[in-house]
Amino acid sequence: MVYRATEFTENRKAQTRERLLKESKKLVSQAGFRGLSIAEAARCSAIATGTVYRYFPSKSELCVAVFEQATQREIDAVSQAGTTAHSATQRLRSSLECFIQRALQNPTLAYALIAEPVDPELEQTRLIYRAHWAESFSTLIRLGIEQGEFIPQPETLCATALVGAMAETVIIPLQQARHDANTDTTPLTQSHCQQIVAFCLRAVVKPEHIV
Amino acid sequence: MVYRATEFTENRKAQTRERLLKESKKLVSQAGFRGLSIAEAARCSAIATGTVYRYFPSKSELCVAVFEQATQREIDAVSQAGTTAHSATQRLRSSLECFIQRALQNPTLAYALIAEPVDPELEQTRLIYRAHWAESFSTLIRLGIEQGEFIPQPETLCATALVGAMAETVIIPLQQARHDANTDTTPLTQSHCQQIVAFCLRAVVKPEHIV
DNA sequence: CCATGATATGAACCTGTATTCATTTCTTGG
DNA sequence: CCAAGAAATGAATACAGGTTCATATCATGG
Repeated sequence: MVYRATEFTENRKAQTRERLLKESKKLVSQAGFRGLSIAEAARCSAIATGTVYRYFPSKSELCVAVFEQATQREIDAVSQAGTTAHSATQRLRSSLECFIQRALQNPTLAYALIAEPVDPELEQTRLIYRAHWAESFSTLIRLGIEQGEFIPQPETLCATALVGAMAETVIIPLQQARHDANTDTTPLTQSHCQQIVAFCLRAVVKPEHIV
Repeated sequence: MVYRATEFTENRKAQTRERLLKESKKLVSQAGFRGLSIAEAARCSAIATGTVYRYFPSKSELCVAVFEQATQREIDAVSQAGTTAHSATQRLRSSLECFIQRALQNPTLAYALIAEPVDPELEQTRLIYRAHWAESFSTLIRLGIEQGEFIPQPETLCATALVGAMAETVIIPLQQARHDANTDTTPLTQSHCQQIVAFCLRAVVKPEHIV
């Protein structure tokens, strides 16, 4: 045995993998998973198409990796947002707002993660991450219930419903935003956002705790 | 001119078209839009693959037709359910329950209509029908608000959120149900259903009007 | 029963990408 | 610098399923 990958080589490979993921995510952010082809991803990452297969066994798995990374990032951001405030209600409000704001900030990516048609393998992953989304809200809700601010109810189901309500209300503006990326839709969505949050809070928080 | 389609021929054609739609819907109910291929649809309808194209210009349009018919049927059923009761709250409750019950009754179809990845043309249609769904609930909500039973809020947005909440909470049990079609999931989903409805009502109905 | 044209047939064709793989280039340790 | 093996290349291939179209069958009304 005369060859064994040295640290330098391992680094280089790790970098290539990261670049590939980053460029793929960029492509998805621009045109959804539909806009992600192996050839294009390779070109953007300055490698040959065949090389992609040294890093991911198939296109599906590349898509899954992009999806997982991007979604986890969103979940983390939303969870993080629900950390600062003091009352459970405020924390939930912040999380919900964060979810919506971020979706409106990068509509194409949001749509790709939430609702864009994808191949079955990725859809499977999406389904799993739906549960992760719910989980991230569940924690907040359980806390609110324990502290007596929220109405007692099964947290997971409630969390799922919240995610659904937000995703659905956000998808239609999303479609519009994707069409006319030039139009400044912020003023419209700003009050939208407040309304959606209000809807969600009513379903979760005891009336006397809603400001 | 010696040939002009007579009533008999027109009937036969109409029948073939209907059969094609019916069999296609059956296929979708069994395995989603992924399970709908031109060849299979033709076989089930006892016609040749090429003949399909005398009735629908492309697979997309066949899918769209199946989708529209099936979805409209659901919307009608749900709307209908919100007709009998007297109070706005009861009417909304009936509609919501109907939505969920029907979804659980035919999980694969429900999943296909709500969330299954599909080609872009059909996704476009789905987007349009999301709005139809919202519309069908909007009417109920507007009424409830006018009568003072419901909390004032933009009906369309509220309706959209309701649809999203229900769809999302129903999709995960749906996946399970599709996996183990043998297991009797009714007892589990029965209380589920009540919880989801309760969640929705809290977001819409004034507290004093919820029984 | 025939001429005319509509309708049905289904095997062959097309298309767009994901994959593959023979070849080349690069790494490594001696 | 070299042998041995890893990694990269990208043109060629594979593939699946939608779509086409030359041909056959059927319907119509004289």
